[in-house]
Amino acid sequence: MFKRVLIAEDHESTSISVRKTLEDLGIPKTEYTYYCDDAFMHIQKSLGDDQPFDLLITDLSFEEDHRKQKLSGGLALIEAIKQIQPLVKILVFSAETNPAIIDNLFKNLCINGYVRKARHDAKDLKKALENIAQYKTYLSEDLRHSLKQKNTFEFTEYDVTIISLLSQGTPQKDIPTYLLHHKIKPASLSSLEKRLGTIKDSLEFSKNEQLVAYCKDLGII
Amino acid sequence: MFKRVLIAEDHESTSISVRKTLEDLGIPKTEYTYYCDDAFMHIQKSLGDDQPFDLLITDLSFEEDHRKQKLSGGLALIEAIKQIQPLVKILVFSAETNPAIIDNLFKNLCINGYVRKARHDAKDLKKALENIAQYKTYLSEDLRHSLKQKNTFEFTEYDVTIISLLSQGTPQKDIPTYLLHHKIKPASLSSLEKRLGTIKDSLEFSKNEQLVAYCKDLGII
DNA sequence: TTTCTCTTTACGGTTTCCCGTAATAATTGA
DNA sequence: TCAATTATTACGGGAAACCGTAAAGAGAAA
Repeated sequence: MFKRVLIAEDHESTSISVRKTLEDLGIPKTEYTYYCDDAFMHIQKSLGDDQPFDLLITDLSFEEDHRKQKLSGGLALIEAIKQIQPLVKILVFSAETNPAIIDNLFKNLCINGYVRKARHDAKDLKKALENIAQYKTYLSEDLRHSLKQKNTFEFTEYDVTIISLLSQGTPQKDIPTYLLHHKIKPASLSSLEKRLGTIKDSLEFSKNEQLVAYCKDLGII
Repeated sequence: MFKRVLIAEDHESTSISVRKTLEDLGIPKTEYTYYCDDAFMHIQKSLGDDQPFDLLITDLSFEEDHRKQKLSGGLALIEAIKQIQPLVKILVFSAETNPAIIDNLFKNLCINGYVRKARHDAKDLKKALENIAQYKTYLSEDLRHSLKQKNTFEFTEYDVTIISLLSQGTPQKDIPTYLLHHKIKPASLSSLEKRLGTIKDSLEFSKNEQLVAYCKDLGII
C-alpha cells in the first residue's frame, strides 16, 4: 500500500473524509492542501527532501478566492506535477461526469484512477486505492460504460472561439471583423457559416442555441 | 446542543465528514440516510416513537439512481418534513450558490441555517450548529452579501420551457405548435417573440445563444 | 512554371428571426 | 352591464442566418 499520500482538495469536508478513508486503510503519512499551488509546492519539496509522495489524490475544480493561484485547477496541477515527478500515481476524485474529460485524463495525462463524487464514493475510493496500489487503473463503476462510447465531436480552438462569441451575444455577421482583428483565419462569414454547419451536422444539431447548450454542458465555453 | 440529529446526504464521503463534525461537537445520536425518502421515514418514525429529531442536516441535490424516490430532492424533503414536524430545526448543506434559491429557503421554508460546500465548510458547519443551537439563524460568510442583491431576472416556468426548447434545437417558429399541444398559453409565435424580447431586454442580451448560455450557467435548464 | 487539390471567399436565394403596429380576445372595475 | 385596461394574436417589413454554388487563392508535386 502507499506510504506517502498528498491530498489536493479545496472543500474541507471532502478533504476530511478522504483523510479518514486513508486512515482506515492504515496509510500513515497523508498530507493535504486546499490549493493547487500548495500541492505543487509540497510535491516539489518532497522531491528535494528525497522523500517523494507516491500518490496524489486531487479534485479537478478548485474555487477561486482571495489567494491568487498560478495553477487554475486539477488539470493544470496534474500537468505540472507530471513534469517534475512523472511516475507519481494520480487518483482524481471529482464530481465531473463528462466522459470526454475523464477520457482525456486517462489517455493524455495518464492518471491511474478516477473516482466520481457520488453515493458510494468512500467505498469507491478504497477500491481505487487498492487497485492502484496493485498497479492497476481504476474507474468508478457507473462511468465504465459511458467511457467507451466517444461520439463526441472534436472541437478545435477555432470552434471554441466562435461558439464563445455566439454565447456572448456576438451576431454571426460581426464575427469576421473580430477574427480579422485577432488574426484568426479563416475569417470570412462564409467560412464561419460553413464551419458551424459542419459542427452542427456532425452532432445532428440544427440550431446555434443547441450547440451553445451542448458546449456549456461540456464545459468548454 | 442538539441531542438527536438526522443527516440526509447522498455523497458518502460528505456524509462521513458531517458525522465526524457532529462527533467532534459531542453530539451523541446522529443518524444518516443517503436518500430523501429514507430521511422522511426516519423523521416519521421518530415522531411515532416519541423521540423526535431536533435537527435535520440536508443536501439540496440528490442524484437519481435505481431506487425511485417520491421526494425529488432537499427542497421537497424539507417541505414534506415541515408538514409533519414544523418545529424541527433545519440546516441546509449544499454547493448551491444561487442567491434566489437560498433566499427562498430562508423566507419560504424557514430553514435555520445554510452552509455552502466550499473551502472551510467543516468549520462553517460547526459555527452554524452553534448558532442554531442558540436559536439563531446561520448563513455562510461568503453568501451574506450576495443575498441582499437580487438583480437576477425572475424566470417563470413558461420562460424555462421555451428556453429549454430552444436549447434542444427547436426552431422558434415550431414552438407554438408545442405549446398548443401541451396547453400552455400564450402559445402564439408573436407572444413568444415578445416574451423572449422582454427577457433579453431586461438582461441586456441581444441573442438567444446568449440567453441559453446564461440559463445553463444558472442551472435552470 | 504548370497543374492539381484543397482552402477560403464571394454571392444569391430562401428561411427564420426580429420588431413594430394593429386587431382581437380576455379581464377588471365601476 | 359597459367601458377601460391588459393580454394575446395576426400580420408585414427588414435584418440575420442558412445553404448551395461558383470563383478566387494558397500550397504541393511534377
